[in-house]
Amino acid sequence: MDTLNNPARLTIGRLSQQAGVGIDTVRFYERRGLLPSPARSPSGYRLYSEDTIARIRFIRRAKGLGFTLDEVENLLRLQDQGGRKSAVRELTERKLIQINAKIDDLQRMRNVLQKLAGECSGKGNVDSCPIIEALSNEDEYDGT
Amino acid sequence: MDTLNNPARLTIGRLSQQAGVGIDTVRFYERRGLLPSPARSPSGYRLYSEDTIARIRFIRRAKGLGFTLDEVENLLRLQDQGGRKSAVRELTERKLIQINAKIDDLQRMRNVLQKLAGECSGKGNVDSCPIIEALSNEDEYDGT
DNA sequence: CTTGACTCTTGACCAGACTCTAGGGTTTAT
DNA sequence: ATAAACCCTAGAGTCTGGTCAAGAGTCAAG
Repeated sequence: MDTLNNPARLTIGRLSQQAGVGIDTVRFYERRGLLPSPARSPSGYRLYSEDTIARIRFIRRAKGLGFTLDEVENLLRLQDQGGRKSAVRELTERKLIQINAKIDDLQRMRNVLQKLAGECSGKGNVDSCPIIEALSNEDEYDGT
Repeated sequence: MDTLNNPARLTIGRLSQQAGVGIDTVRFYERRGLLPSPARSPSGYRLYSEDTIARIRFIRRAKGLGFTLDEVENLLRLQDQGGRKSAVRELTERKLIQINAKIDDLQRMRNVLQKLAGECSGKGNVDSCPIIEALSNEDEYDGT
């Protein structure tokens, strides 16, 4: 990780600040295997090079796109070890499928709730509330 | 819960089978306060009336629509104690807002991933893979 | 030199919704 | 009568992604 001019001079506090995550998160990512064991100062302090900022940002961006840390680990391994592009693409496409499935799920929920909210006057008490009734009697939609 | 002819004759195994959940889930719902403490046989076995099947299905349908167990608890309380319709509607509308936010989030992710997947040939090794590069360099999109 | 800010390790804790284990007692079928 | 299948309790474990606490060592400023 220290190829050319990347001296390890950042303490964990500075690193985490620059990467935009908490100190504990950095140590957690290290334990998780997402970050390599860093160099240490004589007194045992972790010392990082600037590379690590980029690596943490990579992790955060991947997470922002819906990848789990396990999946991020795979992506990082592919990057570190020069894997095949097709592997990256496959991960991406699997994630797309999952995301689409979730969107479909949520849209189904939204449709039901919207319909029910539209049917409910919001006045009076709860007997004959169409929402409560829909939940009480198995009907049209199926809430898995 | 035993208003008219609803004798408590179901053991927890039968109940859970008919309701389509695991035995442990029934006990968990009881601890959680979603199900009232059931009658007991002389030897301490829980005994349920058919009502409870409906109640568990209510819970499952509400969960299927995205309500958390805390929210389901509220809905059940409104049902049990004859709350106002407006309270039910408010819960529903708050849930709708949450669901829409989640959908937006996922759509944003999908758009980015789709674009990236489209740019990636899938051939060769990972250097110059547009997906890896997008994750490496902060760009256009912002992965929270 | 002392104070305060920083870092270290190990290990516990959070939410949410279950799921399982251990070590019993009970009921039912053969 | 005895085995299989059921039920009981209390409490721990699961998953994900962190976050916090305790107790101790280290470093920079005044």
